[in-house]
Amino acid sequence: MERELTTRAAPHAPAGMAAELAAAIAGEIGAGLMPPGTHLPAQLLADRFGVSRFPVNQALRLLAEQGVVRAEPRRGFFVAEKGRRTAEALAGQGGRDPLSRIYFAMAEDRVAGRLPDSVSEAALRERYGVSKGQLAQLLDRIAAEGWAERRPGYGWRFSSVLTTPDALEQTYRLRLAIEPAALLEPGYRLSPEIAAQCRAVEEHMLAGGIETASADALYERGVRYHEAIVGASGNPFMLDTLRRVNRIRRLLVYRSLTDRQRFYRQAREHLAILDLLEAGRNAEAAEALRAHLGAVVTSLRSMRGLLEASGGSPPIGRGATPLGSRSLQSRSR
Amino acid sequence: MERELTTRAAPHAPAGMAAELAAAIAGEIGAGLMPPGTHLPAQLLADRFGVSRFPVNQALRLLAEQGVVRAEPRRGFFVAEKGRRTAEALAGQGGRDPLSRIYFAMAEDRVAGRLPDSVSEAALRERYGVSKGQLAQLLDRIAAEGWAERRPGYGWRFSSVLTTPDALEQTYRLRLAIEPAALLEPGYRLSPEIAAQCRAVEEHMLAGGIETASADALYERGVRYHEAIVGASGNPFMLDTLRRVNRIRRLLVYRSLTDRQRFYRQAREHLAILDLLEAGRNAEAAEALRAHLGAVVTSLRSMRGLLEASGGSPPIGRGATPLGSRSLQSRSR
DNA sequence: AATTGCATAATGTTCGCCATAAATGCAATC
DNA sequence: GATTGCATTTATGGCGAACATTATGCAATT
Repeated sequence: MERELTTRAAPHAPAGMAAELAAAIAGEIGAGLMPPGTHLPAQLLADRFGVSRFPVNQALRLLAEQGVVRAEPRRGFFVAEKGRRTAEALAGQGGRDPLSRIYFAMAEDRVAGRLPDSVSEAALRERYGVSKGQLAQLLDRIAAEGWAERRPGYGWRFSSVLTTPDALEQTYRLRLAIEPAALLEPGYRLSPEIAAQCRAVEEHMLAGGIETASADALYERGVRYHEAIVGASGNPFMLDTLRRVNRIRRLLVYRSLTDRQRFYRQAREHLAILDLLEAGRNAEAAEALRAHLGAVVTSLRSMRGLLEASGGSPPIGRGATPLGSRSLQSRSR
Repeated sequence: MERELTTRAAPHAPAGMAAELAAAIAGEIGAGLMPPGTHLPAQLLADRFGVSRFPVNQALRLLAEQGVVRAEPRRGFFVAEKGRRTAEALAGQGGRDPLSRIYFAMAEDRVAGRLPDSVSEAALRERYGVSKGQLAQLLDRIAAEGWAERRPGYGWRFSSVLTTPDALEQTYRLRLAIEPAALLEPGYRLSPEIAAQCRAVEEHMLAGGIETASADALYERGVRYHEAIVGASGNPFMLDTLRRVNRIRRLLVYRSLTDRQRFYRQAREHLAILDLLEAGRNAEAAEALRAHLGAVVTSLRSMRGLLEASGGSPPIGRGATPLGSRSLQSRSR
């Protein structure tokens, strides 16, 4: 009973916000906006990110330590000569915060069947070595994503979503319903800037990026692309739905083997859809998007046989809205 | 500083869980399952609802006070002679818990423009007289529904979702994308029991229910119907999406005038779709559902002019996925 | 005139205790 | 033999104090 998996909230050197700001600022420097020598007034950055000057200064001090910016007493911060290169180097190592790490650990444990369907909070706290408050955060997040829910009395119940073999395919069928529809929303408008950004990313991938990027980065880019073109619909509910399903999909994709060849076709299709959207031919774009997503479903289905072999809990009743005799909504909190 | 709006968690006579159980049990008695005289073993009910006998006993004592069941010392509880009638009478007065009450108050305040776009937690606590923990619950719920989000530093920002004039129409367009697709899911299976329940409800409405039911009850029934037929798809992501959008829609519908005539056609269409589903003619059912929902969009659009008049904040940028330069995700909690 | 650097004030967050609710075991009773 | 009624044990929620973080005003400096 005394295991020591405890990832006990490592005492992160800088406060959370400052680190995020530092990463964001480094990102802009790395991207080439703000050439070396540029003065970085605290208020300007604060306004840009919607925070006060205080955390901005923390972030800048942090970046100064790393050599991305240069601090001049009483004059402020300036982009360092080698700032861009240093910033680019830093970009890769975006260490996840400790709580997210635990979150992913839980997801993996669940997918692998190492977590029972029903557990008490106390048991989870012991297993992952987190405080009450942290566990509450984790479980709230998980509940919001729909793979666990509070049981009527004490304890939590994990849904079978993550352990069902065709969950991944189901996420694609949801996207198949929403994404093409989003392109047909009245008032659809893809801003030229966003289109250009998407295009640049895809072209970068075709030009070798696919070979060098991490699997995680590849996934991330796909998500960004789809969320961008759906977001341009102006329908926040569709965008929200897509975001939500993507968060869960991330927990499922690891199962699917990453065949890098696949990404070349994907990138080309992404570009083709962008072309159509920029030409205002949304109906055709929607059709192309449907085909694009449909291809994945087909390929998933063909390799279903392979995955079926790996163990997991049986697909027990996923209780679909019992209408009457509603199963006691969990209490307030 | 000393206002007394404080809805300070009224000392609810029975604990939360017991009250919910009582309502659930009363519901079953009121529905006619369990005729008068039936013995109600605590363990049986406990198993049914997934809780222990303790709260079940509390609930039964509660129902005994109200005359729905009869307590016989050392023998247990039995459905009272007039149990069914008494239970039915009770069914209507499902008093919301105090926190939900505040939640709806916030939603109304927001829709009416009485809440600024950006507020601190302290301000909200004073306005609604809730404790820190309660406010956290409320805001988490609201954030999960997407109409507010934590700002980078301190404070919260309300999104424009609730104040945008076409939000309601957008929810319908999302449903239009999802619901027909759900009926076409492979493995779709509407269980006969649920179908029968839905049918009974709709027929009850046509047979006069529409005139007597409260507006709230009418809304609730519509939601139940749609969630039931989508739930039968077996795709939990689609069901989840529908549930989510329905929760928000509830906050928006009050704007739309409730023309009771409308419900007759609605009920008939619901029944027609059920017929098709039970006959396994899902493609036709999907088409009918599409028309059913499409009619609402059309009628909403026609009365848009009326609603435009009512004030509200201007539809400022709803920032659709800024792709690069991501706006600093709010911190952990 | 704008901006830095620091001090002060305002705002949230974490932690541990205690109150409360739920689960469980057991003897008495039907 | 199953079920009730109650006592005991276990689990969770709420609250406030101490702590950390962010916002903001102001004088000094460029």
